[in-house]
Amino acid sequence: MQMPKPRITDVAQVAGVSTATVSRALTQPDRLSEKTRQRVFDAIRTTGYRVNRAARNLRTQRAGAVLVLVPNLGNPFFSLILSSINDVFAANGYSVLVFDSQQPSAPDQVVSDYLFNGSADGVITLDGHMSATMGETLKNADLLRNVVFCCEWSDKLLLPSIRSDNPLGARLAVDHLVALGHRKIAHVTGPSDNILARVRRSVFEDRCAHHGLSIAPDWIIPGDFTLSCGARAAERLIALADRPTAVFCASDEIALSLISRAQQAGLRVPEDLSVVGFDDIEIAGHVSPALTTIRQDRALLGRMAAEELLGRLQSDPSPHAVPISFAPVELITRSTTAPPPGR
Amino acid sequence: MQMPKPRITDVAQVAGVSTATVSRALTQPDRLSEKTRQRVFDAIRTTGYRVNRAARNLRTQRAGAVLVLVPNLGNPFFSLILSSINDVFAANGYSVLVFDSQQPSAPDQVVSDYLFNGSADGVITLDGHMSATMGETLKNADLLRNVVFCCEWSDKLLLPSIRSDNPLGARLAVDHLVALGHRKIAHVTGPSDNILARVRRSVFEDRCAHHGLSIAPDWIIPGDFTLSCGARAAERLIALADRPTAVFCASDEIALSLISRAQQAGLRVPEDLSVVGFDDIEIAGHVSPALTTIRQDRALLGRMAAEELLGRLQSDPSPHAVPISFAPVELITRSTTAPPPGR
DNA sequence: GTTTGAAATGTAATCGATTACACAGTGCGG
DNA sequence: CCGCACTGTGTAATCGATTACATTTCAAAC
Repeated sequence: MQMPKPRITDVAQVAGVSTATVSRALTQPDRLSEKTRQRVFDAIRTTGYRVNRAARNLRTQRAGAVLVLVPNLGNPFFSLILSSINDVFAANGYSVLVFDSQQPSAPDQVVSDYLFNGSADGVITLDGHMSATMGETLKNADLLRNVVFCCEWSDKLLLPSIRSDNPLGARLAVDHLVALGHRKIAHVTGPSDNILARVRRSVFEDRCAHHGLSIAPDWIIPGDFTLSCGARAAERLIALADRPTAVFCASDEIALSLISRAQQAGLRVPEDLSVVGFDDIEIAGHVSPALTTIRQDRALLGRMAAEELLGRLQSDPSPHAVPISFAPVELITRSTTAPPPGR
Repeated sequence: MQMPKPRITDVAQVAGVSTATVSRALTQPDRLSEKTRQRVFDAIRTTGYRVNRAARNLRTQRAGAVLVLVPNLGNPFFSLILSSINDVFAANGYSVLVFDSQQPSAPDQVVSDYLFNGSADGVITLDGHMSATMGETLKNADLLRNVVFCCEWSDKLLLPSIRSDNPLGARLAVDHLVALGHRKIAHVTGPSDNILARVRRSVFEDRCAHHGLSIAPDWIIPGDFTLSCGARAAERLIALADRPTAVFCASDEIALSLISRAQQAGLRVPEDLSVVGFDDIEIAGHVSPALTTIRQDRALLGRMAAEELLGRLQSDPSPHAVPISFAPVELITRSTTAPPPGR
């Protein structure tokens, strides 16, 4: 009852041609005469033939797949990026492999595994943790040009990188609060080993200094981008004797849960406390009060990264340029920011 | 400067054994003597050898990868499931391919592509849309046993399915509202072609009937699980002459944006309007008021589905059982539900 | 010291495509 | 009518592993 899968020779037989011709019909149809091309396609249809991917990959030494390394797949910030990466590659005949880099195995390990054993032709990593030694290893195998960073990146390893203009984002946030009249601004950071968290924090500090604002040590609250750290930050903020009138949060999730906890403690947002987030995740506009935040164009980030990698996979010559592209960010003013109390 | 990738023959040469022995060292190490096994592993280390996946796949007729079909990758509800699926397969040496089934190509098409051309050994689909004819096609190739549904499922196609106990969830929601004293309950549905939406709606109706509540046609508001439809639903609700005192929403995202819009219109939640969601996405507990909802254990769903598929891929005999497993759901009572006004 | 069976290893066929190279057919200019 | 360039197609080598089958090694039993 169960037919064996048709192979290329079966198609060739049915069409009355050689396997080479069938193969050419599939990969370079214009090299065949109209007549045989039709015959082959008919035969493919009647046999129900599908190219065996493993055989093709072995012969052509390509995988037809790319790996996306995602730190925390459960985070909605990443999943939209993944989605647009998927769109680009699907449209170009590539499969997309995902790997959650929070897994025990280090990102380094995963990237080299997939690249070296030929499971993937290239890698987009949303995780900036990659060591310089891994870079060396990849370079020696001439695989370095098949890796691009998206969103995060590493200072230790120069690779093409698509990222939001984080400095601008942080500046917009601070300037917005200052323009409203705030002089005491707090900051909830991301994880200290995260490049985005470091950039946002350092620009926050610089920009405060630029405006002549001093920052009490208590006002910089270490966090990790998550909801739960936002709630904790709110508690610390509330307990402060000299309480800031505004907070710049390193992520929307921090901001949202911080607001929620602050409200539960009787603080009004934005009347008593202004809050600015970062990312503009979808829900930010659908809570009340709606979150003022810095928009990152996640779909664009994913698309740009995918197209950069695609270009590298398809262009044979090895252009040794290492482009860094900045996706625009934008201040989205909603309802969680207002002038400080008593103005 | 650039060494060619070492192949199995290179390892064999270095170790002074045949390729068969090297291969066995990799796949069935206990069939080798301690001494040669060590020699082979040493040689692997010194050469930096990695198994070529395409070659292995071609020879063994397996892909070592599974496909996860996700309707809307950007939706955080799915991405956490994806994450736990990824964990299970990563731990068992499988790669995970993802595909967003919102892509132009129909789910059917994608599944058959990946399975037939040997890109994937199995499929977990979070998308319940699959035709009976596709089922036939797969059955004919004996590939049907390598597909499992997770979360969603199809009535037209009997396949192993891991799902939350949706009827219980809807019942818990309605009963909770009724217990608080509500007699006029609205429902915002998911897309009408979605199996989950249909089940939740029909249980909602049944359960209201069971409690002797009548439902005005206006009180069933068609939605699509998204944030924006929640806002629209709020507007319709507010405009109603005979307004319900409670709403059961088919998803948390609907509930959250509905609440937000209702609050903007001056309605108090839960005093004027009680709201119950469905899913218990992470943010549900981190907004104010915190959302009362039906918890689905997404990590468990993903894990169960992954383990079911894994079992099927690893067990040769074809057990023709088609298990349907229900993951438990739970009412999480938070702060968006209260007795109706005037009680 | 054989015999014998199990354990360890080797030889070579095989998976299913792609593609270098060879060859046949066709049309054109001289 | 021949040679030449070009187009279209076929033959067979090849990608890099796995594994059926053959062969060697070895220890225990006689």
